[in-house]
Amino acid sequence: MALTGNVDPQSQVSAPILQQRSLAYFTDLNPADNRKFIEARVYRKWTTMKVPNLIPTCFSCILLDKKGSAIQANADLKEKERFQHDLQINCVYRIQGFGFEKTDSWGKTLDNDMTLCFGKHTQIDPLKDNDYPYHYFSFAAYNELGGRLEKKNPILTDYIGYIHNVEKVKEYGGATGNKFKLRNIGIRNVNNNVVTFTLWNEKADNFEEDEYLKMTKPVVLAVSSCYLKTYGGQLQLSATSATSYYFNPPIEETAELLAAYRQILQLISYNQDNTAAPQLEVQTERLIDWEQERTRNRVALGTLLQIDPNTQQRVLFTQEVMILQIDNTHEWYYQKCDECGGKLTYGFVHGHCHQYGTQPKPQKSYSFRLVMTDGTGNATMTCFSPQTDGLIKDINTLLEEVADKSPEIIPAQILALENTRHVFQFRFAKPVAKGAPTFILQKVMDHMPSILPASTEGPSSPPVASTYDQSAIHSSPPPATPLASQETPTDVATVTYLPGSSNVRKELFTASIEEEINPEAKKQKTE
DNA sequence: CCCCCCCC
Repeated sequence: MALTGNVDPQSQVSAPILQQRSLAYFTDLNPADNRKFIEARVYRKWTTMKVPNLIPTCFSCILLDKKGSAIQANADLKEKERFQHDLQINCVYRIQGFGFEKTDSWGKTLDNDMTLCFGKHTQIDPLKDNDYPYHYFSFAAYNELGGRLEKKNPILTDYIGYIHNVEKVKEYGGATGNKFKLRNIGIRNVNNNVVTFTLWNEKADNFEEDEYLKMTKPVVLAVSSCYLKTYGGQLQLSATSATSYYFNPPIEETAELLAAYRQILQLISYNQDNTAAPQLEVQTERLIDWEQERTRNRVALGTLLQIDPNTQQRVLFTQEVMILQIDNTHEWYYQKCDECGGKLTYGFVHGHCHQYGTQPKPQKSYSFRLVMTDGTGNATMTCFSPQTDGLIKDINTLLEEVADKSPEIIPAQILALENTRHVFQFRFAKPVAKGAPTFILQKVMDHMPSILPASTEGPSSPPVASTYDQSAIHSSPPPATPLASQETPTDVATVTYLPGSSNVRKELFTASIEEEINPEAKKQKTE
């Protein structure tokens, strides 16, 4: 193994020997030549563990030289503490007194048949020079994964894409077998192919979920040295001991992904303008999967607030938010016309909504407004019944509990929503002349529904389309006679518009358009 | 030296 036998750094001649060695780039290293030293950045380091018993076997690191080549170095566990201390991530060192071994074909991190061996004669000296690359990847494209899968011992896989969704840690197994934790993270490419990246045990726990939530979306994730396999018929990038991952790494691919995303935002603006929409050859995928649906169109509030709401009237967005405040200047409920959904000012009749002689059945609806944040911006959202389901009890139940039923007095039950976290699906409200855009709650997505949207197939409950609430067009069929009052914009009539008839449209936002326009489509897919 | 990467 070690070809450093002739060198004794303890001896008095260590200085002359140091001078005899010469600097080499990784490409110049020769396993039979002991007279080279290297200067390198420590890029990654890890302790290889056996699976599933997690017995540590070896300390390893990946080094980058000035020319951007990468090489792995291994050390016996006996030396682990020393190298953990002497080799700090991202720091640059002169390293000499190493040996060579043939790279193990199992779990190769690099396309490199040579691995360095570090041991007790390895000398490490920090350098000030910082002119070294920060990253080294060899990304596989989505359509290359299948080919890699077939190989017996391929190089571990690097992959990059947008974070599509981040699942919570799940625990499996028990004392009678193996017990472990895992966290799945969906990684989406520009063609909307999603691959699962799985972190295990400590790596699952240590995923910086809070940091991720605070970041402007979309977030690019680069993952390295994953074991590629299939699970449940789906491709899976399974983290290994050697796996590292990076949010928005400063590399070309990140810039490409983010640029592609900006283009998508522009694209949907074109579509909504009724102008000829640039067509991207991307197939429309419906997101039946709850986890995917609740992360669909997960655009940062800070981004949404900069977009012209007029271009996004039929798009459903989702976001994980915290409710900062309930707007106490806004009435928290109103009397809703059971035909048009508009506000019934006290004592007024909607003679235009009901056949003369029939008994109207006005209902009450929530209408409270809240301020929510995702860390990138604060947005105001109005919440109507029944889209408030899952957030707060039924309006009638709550009204029975409150002493003062004035709609100006916000009950404690609503105020209690402040400082709670939720996943909301929402849309832009019809823009008003001035002020920041506001939103309308579409769906509370904190928890997977036990029954699929009952409201979708709800009874004959007519639609609600008040000034603010166009959302109801999603949850109930359009009215037989969509009459427009000053409270009731004409959007109900216009929702029959479907931009383009091509089935190759940009998935990212069109699935929501489809659903809203055609509730039947959604109904079918849930059956 | 060999094995071997956790979930249906």
